[in-house]
Amino acid sequence: MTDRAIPEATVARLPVYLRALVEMAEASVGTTSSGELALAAGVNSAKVRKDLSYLGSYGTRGVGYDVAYLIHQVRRELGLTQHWPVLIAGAGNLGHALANYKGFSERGFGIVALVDNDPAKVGTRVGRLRIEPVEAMERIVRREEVAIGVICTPAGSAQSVAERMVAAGIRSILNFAPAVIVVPEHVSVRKVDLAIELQILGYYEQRKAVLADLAVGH
Amino acid sequence: MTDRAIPEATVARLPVYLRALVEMAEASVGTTSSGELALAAGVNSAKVRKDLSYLGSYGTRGVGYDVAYLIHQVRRELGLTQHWPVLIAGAGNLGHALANYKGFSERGFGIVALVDNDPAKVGTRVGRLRIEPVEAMERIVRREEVAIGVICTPAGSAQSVAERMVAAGIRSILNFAPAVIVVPEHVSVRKVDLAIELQILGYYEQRKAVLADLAVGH
DNA sequence: TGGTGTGAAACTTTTCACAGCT
DNA sequence: AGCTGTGAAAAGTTTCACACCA
Repeated sequence: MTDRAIPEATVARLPVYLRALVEMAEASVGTTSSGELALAAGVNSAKVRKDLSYLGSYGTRGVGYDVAYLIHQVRRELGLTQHWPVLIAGAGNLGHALANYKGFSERGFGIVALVDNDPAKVGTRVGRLRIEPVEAMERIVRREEVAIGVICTPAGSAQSVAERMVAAGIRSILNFAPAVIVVPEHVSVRKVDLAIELQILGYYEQRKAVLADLAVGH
Repeated sequence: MTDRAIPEATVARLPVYLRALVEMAEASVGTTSSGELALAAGVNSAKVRKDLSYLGSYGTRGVGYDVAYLIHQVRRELGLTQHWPVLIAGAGNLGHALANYKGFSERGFGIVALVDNDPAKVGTRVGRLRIEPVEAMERIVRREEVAIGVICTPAGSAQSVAERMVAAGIRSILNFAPAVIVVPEHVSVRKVDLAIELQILGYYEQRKAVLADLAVGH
């Protein structure tokens, strides 16, 4: 396994496996199997084995995987051995919630700054952070070596904030604004659109109702 | 196009097209093309045409799509002609932020209740809502005809809350807790894990660094 | 002329099934 | 005896390319 290309679908599942493995380690489980891990991650065992095989042959036939060793390997592959300073743009409800979210810093993603373009908000405190003006972004990114930017602004400001982030040197963006943002090729973007998630659920919910109607013979 | 099976990947993109179309309509754009829509949705035009073709043949060759008519068709397909009452479990930072989020109600997903198991929180107000005890869930779901449940609790409570939701009659769940939840087959679950999104970005960020090193000849 | 609708090709992801090792 | 690792098959998704038609 000397090739360094892990399928996207696998990359998206590795953090799920990692979380399950860490829980096992905390419960003093020393060894696990693809079946057990699959159960904890909500997938099937063939997928677990295939996914882990992209990292290398870290299991033992007839036995399974050493939990601690596998944690180490998944961490290394995901780049979690280093820490990733994060900047959040937009100090509305969501920005606040994310700035206070424990799950980020626990996993090495420390929020180092929160910026907003509303002068009334600048200077106020959110946890340990003081809200800074958007203009300070470039300076902060350089000083704190920010790698990842999170956009929590309204849709209308998302593109300009993204451009500012890119200009400041950020190469990875997590976009919560309900808007498509366009960035240069070397910048990675992932988007989370809360309303869209509900709409997708709505579609399947409606389908269930329609199918139930058909079954009844409507 | 009498077959009623739209690929999952397409379903996930329809809300994105819808948002772009609504913006066009608001800007008084009467007609659009797959290329224009693709640009606004951040995909390519072949994908737009293929996706829309699953809904039916609603375009006109040489001309494009009528924006208002297409909005209607996408809305109908997604089941957005009806409204979907939503219940949120967990009134922490995220639960608060979601309860106040305008984007939901704007799209027909009204938050009708917010429940929490912390007696200190029960009774306090969040916007127009009063936080209710978890025990009230069954009654609320029946009374308000809740279709969708959103889990914003800590990981440890996610499974029990999910079970409570299912017992109360909810068949669609959006899970923000960093935990895998197990539900009966007839229940749809989508999960949004904020820390996982950052970990995925971290992976690609790290890759860029490694590749850059290689290019320099390290 | 210009843009849709769609088969067919290319690619990605999932699942199967079993050889091979402990 | 049991569980990994992995080719090969199957399923799903994206892209291509062009016939067709307003």
